Amino acid sequence: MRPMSLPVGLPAIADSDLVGQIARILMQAIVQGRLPPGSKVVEAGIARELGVSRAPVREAARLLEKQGLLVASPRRGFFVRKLEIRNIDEIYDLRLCIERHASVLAARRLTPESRDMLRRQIDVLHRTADLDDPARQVEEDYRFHRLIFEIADNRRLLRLFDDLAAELRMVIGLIGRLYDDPHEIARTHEPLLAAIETGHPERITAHVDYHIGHAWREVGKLARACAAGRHYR
Amino acid sequence: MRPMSLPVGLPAIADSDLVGQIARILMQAIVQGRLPPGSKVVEAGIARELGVSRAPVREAARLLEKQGLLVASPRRGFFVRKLEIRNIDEIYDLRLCIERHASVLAARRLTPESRDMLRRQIDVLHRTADLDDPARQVEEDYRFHRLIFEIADNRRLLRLFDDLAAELRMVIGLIGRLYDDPHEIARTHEPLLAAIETGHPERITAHVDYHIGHAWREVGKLARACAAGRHYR
DNA sequence: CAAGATTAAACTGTCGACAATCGACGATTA
DNA sequence: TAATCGTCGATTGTCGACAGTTTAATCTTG
Repeated sequence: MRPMSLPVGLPAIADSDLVGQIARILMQAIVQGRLPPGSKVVEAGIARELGVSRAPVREAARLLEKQGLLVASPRRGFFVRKLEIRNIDEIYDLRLCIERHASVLAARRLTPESRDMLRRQIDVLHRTADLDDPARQVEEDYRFHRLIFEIADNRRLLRLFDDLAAELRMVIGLIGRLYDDPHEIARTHEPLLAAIETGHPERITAHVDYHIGHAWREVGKLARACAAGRHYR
Repeated sequence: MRPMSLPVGLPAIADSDLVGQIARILMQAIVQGRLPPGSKVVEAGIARELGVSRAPVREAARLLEKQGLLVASPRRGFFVRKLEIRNIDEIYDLRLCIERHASVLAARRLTPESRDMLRRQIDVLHRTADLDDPARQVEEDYRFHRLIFEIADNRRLLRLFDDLAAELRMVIGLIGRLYDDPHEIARTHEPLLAAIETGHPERITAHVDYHIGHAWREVGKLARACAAGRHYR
């Protein structure tokens, strides 16, 4: 009965959901660096290239706009969002805010089953660390945090997190590899889960602050370096 | 060097923004109770009635979907979101979460000017209380809280607040009058501002909790009564 | 008479077309 | 020479149309 936590990313059975497919294609193009930040997304061009009309392309663009990957300028079209430090800071600021909240909620609603799901996901993180597949690592990391939001049981909070995560994926995709030691990514989740298990709000928020704050600093550092090095024409 | 565009606040040439106009019309229709919760929004019907084509109606609907007033069901169309208690609780839960955060941020960034803006808005609230215009009262209340988010200076946070507020407006519109004593609405803002002026995070969050929590309980109570009394066919 | 099958109407998803608007480029003028 | 104006191509906003799907209505059939 429950949506069964669709992994937003890759497999993506192509139903007759044309808009969704186009959105995914565009998203990939953005993350992979074609369609560089700041570039214009011409509806007719995309449509011609994909062999469809402008209508579904337009809707897909609106979808990506909602997720923050594109920005719309009336009568001028859609543009790939630039990689601004300010924007990244705003994303992480908001993420920190809602993840603190979600973690406290999750602790309050924690059951033995949900606790095990979190623990298993940490195991997955450890196993994934050996694969040397950064994209997969980011994906599994995302799943862990998404689990927290699912347990918190506020659909709106979950949707918001998904949107933020989508945008972060773009950022991380543009930046490239995130962690040097993929095992560290797994290890750092354990004290977080431990804190949640205690149920103490202050301890939980402190750990979330540390965990997310760490990612914030890392991504910020890389983004700054990236922005300084790369020049968009 | 500088073109020196006239700083005169030109009223921003009346929208040729068809989509925005349609969105506003639909929003009014929803709040006023035509288009009752759960009812279907037929694109062609709206389009015919307004003398436009389906394209802009569709986009307007997507806009209202993003704001949470409508829900989209693939290949079935748009429906006016039902007034579920769960949904209201989720909205207020999220609002409480981000308003705590925004208030602490605002306190950190508070300047004499921004402090005065908040104070003046409280005065406006007092003056509005005499007018016996509930809609206006809600609007000015919204303005005060929006100011806090503006001062917090996180565009994403602000946009999120605007979306939540839009949905709350619908809820409140459906429920009807909110406060019996409109002056109370103004008074309760003063200790909140005072707390922000102190700059103590714990004191601020405590006051936000009280302030928003109060509204949450009020709205929840009325919504429950409303949902119990009214039956949608 | 009720439940399932069948058909018709209504509606969404998608398409191609056209006019209004934007941005770039070059002409004009001081 | 620099700034402004007009022109032209490119692109978005909007439109009406059509096909496939969903919903409602009607017709079976046990």
